[in-house]
Amino acid sequence: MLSPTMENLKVRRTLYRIGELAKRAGVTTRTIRYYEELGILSSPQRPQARHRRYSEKDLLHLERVQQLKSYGLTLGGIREIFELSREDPSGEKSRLRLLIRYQEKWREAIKSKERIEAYISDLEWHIDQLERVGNFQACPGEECRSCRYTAICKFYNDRHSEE
Amino acid sequence: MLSPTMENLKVRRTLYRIGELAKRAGVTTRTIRYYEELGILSSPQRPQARHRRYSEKDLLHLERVQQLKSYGLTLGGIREIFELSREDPSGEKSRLRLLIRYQEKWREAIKSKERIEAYISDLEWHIDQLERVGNFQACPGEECRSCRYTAICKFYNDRHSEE
DNA sequence: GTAAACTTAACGTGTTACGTAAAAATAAAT
DNA sequence: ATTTATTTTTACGTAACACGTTAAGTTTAC
Repeated sequence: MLSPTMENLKVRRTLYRIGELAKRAGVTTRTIRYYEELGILSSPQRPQARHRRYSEKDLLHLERVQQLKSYGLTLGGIREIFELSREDPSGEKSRLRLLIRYQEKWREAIKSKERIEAYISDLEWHIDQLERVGNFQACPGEECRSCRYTAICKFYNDRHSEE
Repeated sequence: MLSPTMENLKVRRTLYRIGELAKRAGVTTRTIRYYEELGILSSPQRPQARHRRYSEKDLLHLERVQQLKSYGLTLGGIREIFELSREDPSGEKSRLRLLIRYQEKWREAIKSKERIEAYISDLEWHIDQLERVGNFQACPGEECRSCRYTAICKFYNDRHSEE
C-alpha cells in the first residue's frame, strides 16, 4: 500500500485542464462538461473553486464512457451503469440488489442480441436466394409462397391455404 | 394461372380502407400515411382518385415493416431494404449488385452483433465479480488493477506498470 | 342527409448528443 | 504587468427520428 504522500505526488503530476483532457480522449470540452452535467463524469476537483482539474483516473472514466458507447449504449444507459458501479456493494443486501440489476441489463442485452440475430438470418435468406441464380424471391410477394422461412411468409401461406 | 377476373374478384373481396388496415396492423392511420410518404409503403390504388384502398398484400407489406422494426431497424433502414427488394434481379449484373448490397447489410449487422456481444461479456464480468462475495471490483478503479478483462483495465494496468 | 371516415397540409412533440455563441473570469506566457 | 490563451456559465440552436395533433374541407356509408 502506497503512502498518501506518494499517491498525492503521483496524482498531482498528471493533472490536466479540460482542454488537454479533451484532446487526450478525442472529444470536445463541451462533451466533457455535458457528461458532467448528466452525472456521467463526477465533478472534478477545482483548486480555489475555479477551473476544473482532471486526474489520470478521470481520463480512464472518460475512456470507459467511450467504450460503453462503442457497445451501442446511450448516455442514459451509461449513466445507469455508472450508478450501479457507484453503489456500495459491501452489505450483502445491496450486493444482491446490485447483482439483480446487472442481471436485468444482461437480459436486455441478450434480447437485443436475439433481435439482431433474427435480422441476420433474414438477410442470409435473401442472400441465399440471390446466390441461386434466377431463383430470386421477393419478400413478401406472390413468388414467395413456397418459402417457409420467415414469419411473414408463413403468415402469407397460411392465409392463402384457407379456402 | 388464375384468370384476371378471378384475381380481381379475390382482390376486391379484401379491400380495406385505411382505418381498417390500421386496426388490423395495430398502427394508426397517421403511421400508414407516413410510411407512404417515406416510400416504405407504395401508394395504393384509389378508385376515382379518392380514398386509399388496400389489399391483403398491402397488409403483408405493413406487417413486414413491423417485423423489420422488431429487428431494431430504423424506418430509413427499412426503406433501403425495400428498395433492394424492388430492384429487378433478372439481369445477371443487377443481381450481383443486389447481392453485394445485401452482403454489406449483413456485414453491418454482424458488427452490431459483435458490439453487443462485447457488452454482454462486459456485463458478465461484473456479474461474476458480484457473485464472488466480498470480491467486488469497480471498473475502472484502483481496486481493479488485477483485472485483465476489459480494454480499459488493460490500459490502466499498462499505464501503472510503466516506471 | 347526416354521421363517420377520409383527405391534405402543416405545425408540434420528446428524445438524443452535443454545437455554437457570448460575455466575463482566470491562468499562462512573456 | 500586460497580453494572450484558456476556461467559466448561460443559453439558444440543431438535426435526425417517428410519429401526434389540430384544422378545414371532402367522400362515403347508412
